Amino acid sequence: MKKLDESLLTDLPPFRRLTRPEIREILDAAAPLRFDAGMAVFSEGEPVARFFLLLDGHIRVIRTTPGGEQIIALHITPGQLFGIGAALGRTHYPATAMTADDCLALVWPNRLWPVFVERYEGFATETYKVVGERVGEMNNRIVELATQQVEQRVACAILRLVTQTGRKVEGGIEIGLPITRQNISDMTGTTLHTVSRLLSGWERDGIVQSERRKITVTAPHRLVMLSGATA
Amino acid sequence: MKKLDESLLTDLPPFRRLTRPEIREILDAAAPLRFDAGMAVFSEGEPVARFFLLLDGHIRVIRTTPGGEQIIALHITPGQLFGIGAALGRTHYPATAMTADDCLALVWPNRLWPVFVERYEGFATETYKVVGERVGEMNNRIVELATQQVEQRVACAILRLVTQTGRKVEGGIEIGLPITRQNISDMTGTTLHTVSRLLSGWERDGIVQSERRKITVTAPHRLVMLSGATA
DNA sequence: GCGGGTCGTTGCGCTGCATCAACATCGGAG
DNA sequence: CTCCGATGTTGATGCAGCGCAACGACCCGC
Repeated sequence: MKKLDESLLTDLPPFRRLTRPEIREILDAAAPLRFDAGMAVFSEGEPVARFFLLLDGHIRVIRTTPGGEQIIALHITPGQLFGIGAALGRTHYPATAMTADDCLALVWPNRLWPVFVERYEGFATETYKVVGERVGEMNNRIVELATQQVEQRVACAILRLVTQTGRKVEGGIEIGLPITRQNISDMTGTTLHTVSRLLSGWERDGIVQSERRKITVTAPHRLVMLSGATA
Repeated sequence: MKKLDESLLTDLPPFRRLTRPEIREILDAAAPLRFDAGMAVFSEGEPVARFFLLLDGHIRVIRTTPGGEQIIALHITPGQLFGIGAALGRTHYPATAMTADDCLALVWPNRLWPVFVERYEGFATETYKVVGERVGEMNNRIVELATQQVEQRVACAILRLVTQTGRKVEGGIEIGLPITRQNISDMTGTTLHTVSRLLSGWERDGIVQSERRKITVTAPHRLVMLSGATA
């Protein structure tokens, strides 16, 4: 097996302050793993045994209700750690991680977490900073869900996807992962019907353009207006 | 000024593993503060300068939307740390902390956070465990808001208050802090009208009993049913 | 090429809950 | 004691968006 290149990690927040040999150590302890699209990397309720770094692809973090409905809590983009229940003293994963497309990730066994934290200066700090950002994002979602109309929530969700995964294409910004109306409704707590209607409307108005499993935002500023940013 | 007693901290998770002299050090570095009911301990957007431990009373963590609506993100009960943005690399408070009743808290300047983390074994771990629990709770709120009906959400909110602050009284369990219908609607993203109607109904059914700013749950099991626990 | 599964669209009726409105009650300030 | 603001109740009305239903388009494996 060919060795993983150190440049993979050097620019990522949790490893940014580390020296070359330290990164080498970390990489040597890692196992690379491939996942096909639509697979569960780990599932809600499983004991926390490993933690991951996403190198390529996109992960949806999903929670399922007793009633069988599911909501998408978070999207993980390349370069982010995930499954880090260990950092917060969790013994079981609180959610399911599902691949949105083909994914490549590095995996470490859980027992290395405290080792990394102790041995590598800045690893913990940087990691908790990421946790802090996710907490902030979750907080925003709560406020959104509690106060905003469906149209605004959907607009927010799409804007979030755009900022997190968007790539410039001619005529707009395209969301960088395959996404269905159902997915969007799972992010916003609504139904695929309503999302479909909204997108149809926005397409008529020239704000977005969409194909099957793909959405391109052509007029981001107007979407921001719709999202209820009172500014 | 009389010295604070060490027994204040010995049983609290972040300090549980510390020795008596260590706790003495921590207490000597703390300033005790009193807050009247209805005051802001700190406000959204302020730079993070201090962190707190609530000794007595209750704190509401509130976020305000651009549109002026507010939602209650969290309640802090005695024995909990709060305002710990420092732990997550935050430079500004993401929410406002408002006293629900008269409160007593210990305060430390922010620069002591890294000192505590480094010097006291287990402090960081235990603290992050608490963070993990709050994250879990926030996640549940998101799922709730996204999937449940208003009646279920209100039932969940009241049950949460009961488990967190409830005290046994004759005829049921009373919520241990003053709370208005408006407060509950701020927790659940609904209106005080709807909450009022629901509580009136529940009172007719003998599930709760309420006075001004006070709620007593007389039939918790039936409230659990209503909350949509499919079990 | 055919068939079945996934994904998307659109129309229609119904209802949960917000909104508007009016009023009762309580407690504190002066 | 009186007044006023905060709190709580209840009715009437309207509508956003969910549930249901039917259908079209696309993609895959056989």
